[in-house]
Amino acid sequence: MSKQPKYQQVADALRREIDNGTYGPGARLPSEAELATRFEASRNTVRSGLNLLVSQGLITSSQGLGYEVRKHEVFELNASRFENLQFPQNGDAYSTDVTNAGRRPHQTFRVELATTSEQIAQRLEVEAGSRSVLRFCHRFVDDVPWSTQATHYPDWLLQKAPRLAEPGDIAEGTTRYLAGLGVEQVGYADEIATRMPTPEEARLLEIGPGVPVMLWTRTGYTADRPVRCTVTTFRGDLNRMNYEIGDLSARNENEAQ
Amino acid sequence: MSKQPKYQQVADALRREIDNGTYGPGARLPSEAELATRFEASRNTVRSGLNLLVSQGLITSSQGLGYEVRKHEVFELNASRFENLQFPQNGDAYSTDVTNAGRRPHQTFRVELATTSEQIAQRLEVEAGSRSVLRFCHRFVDDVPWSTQATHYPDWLLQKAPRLAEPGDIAEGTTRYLAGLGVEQVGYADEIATRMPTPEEARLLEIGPGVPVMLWTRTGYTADRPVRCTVTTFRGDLNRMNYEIGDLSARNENEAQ
DNA sequence: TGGGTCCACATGTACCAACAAGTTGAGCGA
DNA sequence: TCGCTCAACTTGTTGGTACATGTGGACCCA
Repeated sequence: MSKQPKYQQVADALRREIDNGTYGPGARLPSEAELATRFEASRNTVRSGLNLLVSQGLITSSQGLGYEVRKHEVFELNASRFENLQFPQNGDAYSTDVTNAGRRPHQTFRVELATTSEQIAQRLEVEAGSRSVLRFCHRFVDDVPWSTQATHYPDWLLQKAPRLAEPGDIAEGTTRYLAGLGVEQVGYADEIATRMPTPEEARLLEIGPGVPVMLWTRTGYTADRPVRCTVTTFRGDLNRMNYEIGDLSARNENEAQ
Repeated sequence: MSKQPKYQQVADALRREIDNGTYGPGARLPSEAELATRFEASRNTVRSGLNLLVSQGLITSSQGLGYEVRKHEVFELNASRFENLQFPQNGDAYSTDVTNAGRRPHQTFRVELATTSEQIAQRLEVEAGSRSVLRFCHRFVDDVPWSTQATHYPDWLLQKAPRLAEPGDIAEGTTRYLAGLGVEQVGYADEIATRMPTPEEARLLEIGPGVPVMLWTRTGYTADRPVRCTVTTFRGDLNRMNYEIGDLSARNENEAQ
């Protein structure tokens, strides 16, 4: 005999029923009161069980409406396409991808001077606390917050490329702008991490409980040294990152069919 | 006036104090009773606030002990090193990395025949429900569960490579074994996703509440077609995935110093 | 018919009470 | 001194109550 706590039994039973399709994606669960009757438990106990499933990202709750099984819709991000290395200007690949998927992109943008944090400084190989330019982008798909992107450029680059610090978009893209000034990026170092969002991130991305964020840090290098560091924060439940390594002609031929 | 709920105020206040260092990593928080006095709230209300921070991965709780600020220790995974493409045999890169970090690796292993799930079948380009070989690996670092790895091989490969279906390790590594039989992998397609763990995953990886998992799916291709699909599940709080794209000689020279 | 009110029902917040169960250290006894 | 018991303190579980707040449909009235 296991003698699990009652709220665990409630959570397990509901998870099973969601897994086996009794409650499909988008379906509404019985109300707390009904579940309390069914499981012969108090409303508080049922709430504990439901809260568990909410914090595991399986269901959502809305006041006045009830509990719903979460729908999962995944957006694919291709991080290693050759085109991205060639023309990875801000927002362009994003706009194209989103439009191709039949969705409507939209973004806000701002530029500011910042003091470089420890994490960024290490990647840019500059001193922590030194000045850097931060170009910040908040992206939406069909008016749903999708990602935030913060790109840092080191101070020394500003003498060569003053437009980086000017507010407003750089029409031809920052990478092409830099390349035109002789600062050509030849390689990237990508890092991918995941964790639960901070309240600030949860607000910007409108993430409910139980949804992690995916952090994508891309440091761009010239032949000599790092020239920029981009930290992109995605909703973890809506995105998948893709990399291709080596020769994948077999795969890409099949996909082209 | 905002009029936030009281349990939110508790969570926010504690988060601020954790962020500003009042409670550093590993520090013990005041007990529920003390916090209840401080915030002039009931124990239940304080518990709601603490529970929020737990499910956000900021703190942990243990019965009889109290609440602790979570420590974060990150392990780096290099997914795109050239050596990995050449000799990516099961466990070898892992053992080497872990030993180099001064930690003690340890793993359990099992082989079984499985029916191919929809997700795997699509990647292996075989029919869903068909037979495949599953080689499963459960890895530990210093006896702490670290990752689970499930590699699927398609049925048609077994005629060429019967040892895949035999229980027990393949000493020279599966990739080298396959290469010796003329099945040489020339490229990988990697996918990275994140979500909250299922109860099963939480059990295997001993993950507490508030910690997401990172899912790394690697499909290996010969020049003709996919020959294997590996799904690795990591604790999201302890791992970071790294990729290098293009020419990073500048970076690697610096790191070699 | 159009529009607004209001009620029924959903979850959200907050409190109280009691007991279960894990941890630690003080203190006692051999 | 060693080892055991036990008390005190911790969080975990479960029940209860009351009221706040958001949602949607029934209903009534102009």
